[in-house]
Amino acid sequence: MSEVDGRTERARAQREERRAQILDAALHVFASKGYHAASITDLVDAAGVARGTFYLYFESKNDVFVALLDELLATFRGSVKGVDLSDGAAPVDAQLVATLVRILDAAASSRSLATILFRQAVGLDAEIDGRLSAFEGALHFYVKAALDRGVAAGLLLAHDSDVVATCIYGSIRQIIYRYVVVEGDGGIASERLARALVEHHLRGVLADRGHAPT
Amino acid sequence: MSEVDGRTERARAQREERRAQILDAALHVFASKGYHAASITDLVDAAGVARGTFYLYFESKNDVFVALLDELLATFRGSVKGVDLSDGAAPVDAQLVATLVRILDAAASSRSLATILFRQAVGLDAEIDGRLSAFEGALHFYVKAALDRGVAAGLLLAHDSDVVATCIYGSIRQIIYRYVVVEGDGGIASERLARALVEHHLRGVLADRGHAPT
Amino acid sequence: MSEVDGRTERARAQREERRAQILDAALHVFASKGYHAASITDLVDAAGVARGTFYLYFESKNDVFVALLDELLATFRGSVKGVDLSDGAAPVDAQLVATLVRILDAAASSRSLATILFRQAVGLDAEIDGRLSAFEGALHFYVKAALDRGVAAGLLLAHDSDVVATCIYGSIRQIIYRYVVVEGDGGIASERLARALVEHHLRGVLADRGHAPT
Amino acid sequence: MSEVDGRTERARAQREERRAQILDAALHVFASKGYHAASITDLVDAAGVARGTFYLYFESKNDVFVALLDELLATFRGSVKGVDLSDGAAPVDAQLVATLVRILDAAASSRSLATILFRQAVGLDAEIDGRLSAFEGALHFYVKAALDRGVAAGLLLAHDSDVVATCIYGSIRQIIYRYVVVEGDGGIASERLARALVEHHLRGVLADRGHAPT
DNA sequence: TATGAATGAGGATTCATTCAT
DNA sequence: TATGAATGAATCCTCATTCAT
Repeated sequence: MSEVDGRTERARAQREERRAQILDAALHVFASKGYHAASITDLVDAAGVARGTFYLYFESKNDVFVALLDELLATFRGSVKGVDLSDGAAPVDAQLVATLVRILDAAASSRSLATILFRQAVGLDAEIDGRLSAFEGALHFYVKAALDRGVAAGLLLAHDSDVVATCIYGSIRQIIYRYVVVEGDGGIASERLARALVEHHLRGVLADRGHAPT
Repeated sequence: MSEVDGRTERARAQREERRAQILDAALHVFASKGYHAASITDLVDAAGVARGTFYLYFESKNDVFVALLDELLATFRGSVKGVDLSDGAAPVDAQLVATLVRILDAAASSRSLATILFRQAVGLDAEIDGRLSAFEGALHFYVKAALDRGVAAGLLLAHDSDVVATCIYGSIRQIIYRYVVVEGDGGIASERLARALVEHHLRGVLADRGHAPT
Repeated sequence: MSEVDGRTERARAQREERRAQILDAALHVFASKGYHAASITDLVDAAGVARGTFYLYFESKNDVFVALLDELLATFRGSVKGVDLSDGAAPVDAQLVATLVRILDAAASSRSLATILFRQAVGLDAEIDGRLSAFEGALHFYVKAALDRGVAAGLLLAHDSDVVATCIYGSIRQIIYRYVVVEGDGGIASERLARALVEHHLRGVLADRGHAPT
Repeated sequence: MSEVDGRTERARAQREERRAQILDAALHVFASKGYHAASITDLVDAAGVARGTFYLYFESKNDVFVALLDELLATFRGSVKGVDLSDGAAPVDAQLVATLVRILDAAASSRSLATILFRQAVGLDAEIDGRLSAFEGALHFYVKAALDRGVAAGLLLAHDSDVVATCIYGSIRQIIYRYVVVEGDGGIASERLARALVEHHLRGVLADRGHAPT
């Protein structure tokens, strides 16, 4: 009995491994050639498996891509934490910086995935576009909610929190794109970037900020 | 001779017209179906010309796309004006708002082009990616230069103008994406958006801004 | 104007010709290799056209096959004439023999098509099966109707005209199969076969047929 | 030793059983989906064995099919008995009816097999076609031989016994196809069909069989 | 210049068969 | 013997591009 279980278990593990092997190869192929330019041949060559094997683990090229995408989105989702405004909590800006650091580090440690996300994922098909939109929407909502709570608590001012949230989300997106995807091959200074980003959105660039600038 | 010139001229004009006709059709096809999903058949059907005719005016599918892209980038470039810090000039924030309004209006009036730019253009091929990167670089540089001049003039504070410029560029990008591409089918409130954006990046969201809030 | 018509007309004719060329090649390929064993490559090689060209004229392998089938069924349909029982008409058996001769000759002159029909066409797909069933049904109905009219006119006796019609249809089918498809490469004695068939079904094989056997 | 024999015997029995299990599953799969549409996956799923196991018992998909075919042909062969013309024997037509009843009942009780035979078997490959031709030839020969003996005995008249035998064989074939394969899901009236068939081929349909034949 | 039929390389996917366990 | 993951040749079909008219 335990023998059977052992076998079954081993088989399952092997299956997982194969799947991961193909996913990993696909990750690199997609990141370097792009979704459309990557053929099934490229994928199976990179994975070192036969054409048919690919189809034992994924239904189609689109299917692998979605699997990769989900992986990345899950990583990002795990990085985001709500802001704690209670008395004993850490200062709000420190909390924001910490969340941003996690996001940037997640992106950096999945740089290929992030590259795919930013450079290939849009406009592929309805399903993928839908997932991306949903993800963007969730992030935007997170930013806006944090903003609104800050305003309600009297900590923040935002005449139009929807536009501001869009600006902040766009900033984060661009920071990731620029410092992780484009220039991030030597690691990134996530702490510094996160601080600068938070600082900027909190205080702006205007020099004449009353008597007590930072 | 002048007869010949006339003929030549008329032929040239006709040629331009045909080219424009194909470009216009391509614009709508690309905007609605996306680059990859749009076939040559779609393009020539929409343009009302024969397949062969298409190739008399453009070298390839990619070629039309690049032509459209150049058109859009030129439009954007035309919208951007340097900031004038001289004494008689308009207030800096008013100048920034004016530039942003021009950019947003340009995007809104070429919404199909903007859609293509934001949803399809990335990851197509090296040439297109290069042009887009160059354009993004130019915009980023414009923002950063304005920032640096403001800092030098004592008007602005920016500890890390590169990061801040990235944030600002990302904000603009996202504002266009959200309010023009995604939601812009009923026209946009460019003035309001531009003001809110400039305001945000100048002052940030922190409530406690000394004695002189907005 | 007539020039345009001429061109259009010529184009149409050329199109017809190409289509016929592909159909003809397909006929021979299907007859010799069978439907399933025949690949698109076989078809285009035999037709001497490029793969893509094939798809300009037919939607799929199945589509060509159906076109061939329709051709044959139309030929057979054209061979069948109803029996004329009016006074001045030719003797019934002569009419039946004439119809059979036409059917056999039609089969013989489209031997490849008939071969396909008898050897490949069944079990391919729902559409094809449906057409064949409809055709068989029509033939069966024709035989049965003729039989019933003969019975009504007092010329024939048939206890169970449905079974008898089935027997007659089966006989015709087998005669075609045997003498046209299997052995028909040197032409067939359609007159003799038709006579023997009609004679058999009219009188049977029993010797003891009253006082005046044939 | 006898222990070894026992083991060997048991193993052989088990083997037979496994083989039968696969054959039976294949029978139903082929009958419902057809030869080409039935995949190895369908076969092994229906049989409840692993893909590899299938190949321990049969060399190929074609091989199972041939095995099924042989089974059916053997059944039919067993149904056919020669006609006994000796004095004490039953009347010839009764003997013919009895043989036909056996054939029809055999077909009805192996309806799936018969369906395969009539709808899928032709045109698959040379081996199968050869077996079918041989079988058809044997049946034809049986009919013709009976006919010739009847003629020799003065009981029957047949100007061209080859054509007549073809007609009779075709009739039987079509009766089976129509009443067993197509409509036979509720059992068949084999006695009635057999009688009508024999009657028809003995006497034909001509009404005027008394004193004044045509 | 305009046409659109023709091209054929290249794509995704299937499935009968093998073989290591 | 039984398994089922792996194989890869072969299939159908698409579509950007060419070229004879």
